[in-house]
Amino acid sequence: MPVSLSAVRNDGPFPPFLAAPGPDGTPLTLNDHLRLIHGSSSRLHFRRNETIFGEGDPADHVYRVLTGTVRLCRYLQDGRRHVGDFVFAGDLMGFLECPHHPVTAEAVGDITLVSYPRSAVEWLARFAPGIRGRIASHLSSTPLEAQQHLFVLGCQPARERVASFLVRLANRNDAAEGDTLDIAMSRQDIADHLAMTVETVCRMLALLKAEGAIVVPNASQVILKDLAALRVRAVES
Amino acid sequence: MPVSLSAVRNDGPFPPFLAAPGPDGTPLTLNDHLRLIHGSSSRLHFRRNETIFGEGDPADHVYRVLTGTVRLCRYLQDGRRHVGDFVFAGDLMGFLECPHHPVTAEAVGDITLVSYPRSAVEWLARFAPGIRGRIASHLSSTPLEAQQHLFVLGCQPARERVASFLVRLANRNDAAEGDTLDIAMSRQDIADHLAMTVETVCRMLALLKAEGAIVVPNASQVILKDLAALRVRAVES
DNA sequence: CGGGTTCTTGAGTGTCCTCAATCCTAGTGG
DNA sequence: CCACTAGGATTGAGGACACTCAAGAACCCG
Repeated sequence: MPVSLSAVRNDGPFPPFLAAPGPDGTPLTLNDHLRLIHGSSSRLHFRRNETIFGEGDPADHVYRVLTGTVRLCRYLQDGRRHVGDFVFAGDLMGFLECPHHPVTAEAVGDITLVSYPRSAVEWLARFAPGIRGRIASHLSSTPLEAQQHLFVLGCQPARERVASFLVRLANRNDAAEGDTLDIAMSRQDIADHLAMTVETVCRMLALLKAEGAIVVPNASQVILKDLAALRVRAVES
Repeated sequence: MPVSLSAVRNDGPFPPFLAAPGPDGTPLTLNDHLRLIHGSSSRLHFRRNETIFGEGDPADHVYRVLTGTVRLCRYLQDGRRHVGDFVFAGDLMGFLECPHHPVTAEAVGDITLVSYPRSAVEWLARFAPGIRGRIASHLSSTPLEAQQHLFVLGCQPARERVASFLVRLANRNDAAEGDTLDIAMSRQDIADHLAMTVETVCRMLALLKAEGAIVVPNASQVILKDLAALRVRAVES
């Protein structure tokens, strides 16, 4: 579903007001920037487990997740799956560096997103370089983060992996002790992300529960009972 | 050891001949480009296990490895080490995206390298954008590669990890069946890279030997007896 | 309310790690 | 030139952790 670019001409000079903060002195937000190419964007909906783009597809769009969660994964010859990362509401998702998508993007639940043609985003990025960094090719947004996950997977035992995952979710949501985390993804998604089995994910959640670090009222929620205890287990980020 | 920039003025216009192939029609090589900022570079030597730069140091230089091999690693609170990647002779190494080095760089054996001030490289990159991609912040040179290693560490058993490592070395050296690979790094380096123990690395090498895939004349050489067998074990790259 | 999917828990097994001993190699000093 | 030594490499035995297989529980959807 390619979008006509005629609505906005993307080869002209950049609006000068963008270089400076807004008229009221507040700095321009990501939204302010993206609004500029709103004319060439389109809103999309996907149902649970639907594919947004497949590995190898031309990477000609960049997406902004409005609601829901997306998983970025790769399928292997033997049918196994590896979930490289999750993209949450508010995040940008795309691979400007690559001609083709290096991963498959799938909807964890029902989701809404906005797609921007690559050309429009690159036009924007030429004048607002910060944009590039905000685009969550999450697999390697910074070398440090990539290292981090590599280490979690390689060197951490099961309980620590799950703790790291929960802490990351908590940080992402600015959750404090006692808050309830909504876990959008399935146990299988988590397992494939942390390179373990579903059973082990369950067991480690049960363990953290037994240790008093969390409460698990239902499969899609976790209450952070003792965030400090979790952070001790988790790898610092 | 900051290098004076006065030898080369890096704020002038870019030499026009760089935009086009050389006078004889051959495209300009990486060396041709780097020669332009040769004046601000300096040659360095390090002995085995010496530190080139430490994690957290300001990333104000980019390096080109002339001879030897470098390992990029992180040290953890509990004293463990994770080797994110190796950088080989001919590769560039640096972190233009980061203000501080996210990893420690150490000499695997005695090495020679050339350091370029960050400012000089960024001046160069402005006109020869390909340079950026050639700079081996190997941890994430492409999202796909980072994913690859993540998967090897997360989902592959010990023998497959070692096979993947050997295949990568073989590819890097354009080695064919029957060729001898020189393994510059120690078993411990390999173990910390593949997230296993030294003992398991040895055992897996012995296993691949027993399977007829390789011959191990000594600790620092491997003869590729059956490259196809190795590739079957390894993750496709 | 029933069927299906997902989650959870249990039992047994295999892989890899830990600990320990030995071998090999390179470097050193006599 | 050779014995000695120290560090790394290799091999073996035993144990811990996570996986596989399997069954039951909880949840969601029609």
